[in-house]
Amino acid sequence: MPDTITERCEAMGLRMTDQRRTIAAVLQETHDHPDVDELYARASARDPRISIATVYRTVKLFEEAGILEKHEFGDGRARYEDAERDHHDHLIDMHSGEVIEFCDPDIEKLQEKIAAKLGYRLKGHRLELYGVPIKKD
Amino acid sequence: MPDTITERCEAMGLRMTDQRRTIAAVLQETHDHPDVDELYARASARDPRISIATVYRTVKLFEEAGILEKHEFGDGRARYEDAERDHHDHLIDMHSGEVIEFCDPDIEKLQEKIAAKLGYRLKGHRLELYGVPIKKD
DNA sequence: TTAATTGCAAAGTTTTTGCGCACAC
DNA sequence: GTGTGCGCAAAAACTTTGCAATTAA
Repeated sequence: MPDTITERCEAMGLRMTDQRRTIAAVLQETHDHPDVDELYARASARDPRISIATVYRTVKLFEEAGILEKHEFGDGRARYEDAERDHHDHLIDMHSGEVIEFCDPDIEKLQEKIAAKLGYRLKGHRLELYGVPIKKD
Repeated sequence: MPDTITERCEAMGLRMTDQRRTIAAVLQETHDHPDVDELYARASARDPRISIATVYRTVKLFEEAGILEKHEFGDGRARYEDAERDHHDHLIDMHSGEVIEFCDPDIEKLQEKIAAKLGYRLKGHRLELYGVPIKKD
């Protein structure tokens, strides 16, 4: 599997325009979960020719190609992240909206176990835990 | 804790209009995760005087009162369910959008464990597992 | 009585799309 | 060269809100 987003786009046979390269580069350097407005702002800073319509079209294209993951964390906007980042799950603070990443080997096993219990194999699982995290004393 | 949604509304001191009673009754009998359009359709069938603006205002009110849970399962529409149903989690089929409910005692324990590992106590947790479930042979 | 709630229509947000021009292949 | 992608602006989809009339308590 190629490493960068741009390389994966090329491997998928996507036509690479300047706009797509810029958006791919922005996503590559991103380690949070930007929404379209945020991606548009970051991409525009590098190349003012980019329109927000192209950002919408591009993230949809990349998501359908399996290059990006789309999330809806509860604020009404879609958020995106690189689908090939090291696997992790999300804890979403329902009060503040903050997203905390975590990875736990036990929960990885459980995801498979739960699917098996329900009679399924699970393709491409990911997990979101919603709650109000309160700092322990 | 009172049992029905209407009773919980009254216990919270919410002013109970005919519209709110109708929407509460619809939610009470609902065992899926309807969006606002669907709730509006079901409520309108009982009382055509209800407007969609009232449905939006009412689900928001009920959610803020802790009577309903709001979900965004990835299709861009908010969905609602009774917050006092027996605790369960959701497996969302990323391919079809279908929502499968499940409950697993091990994962209940893990939700607390993960929060503790991250240094938190968790208030009101719930969990969503996204993947493409494939029926086992 | 009176403050809260409603319906309606307008407006706000987020996302998609039609079209003529431009570009990647 | 040709089919795909782009910017722009309009539209669609979802949600919120201002206002005058109505209603619960």
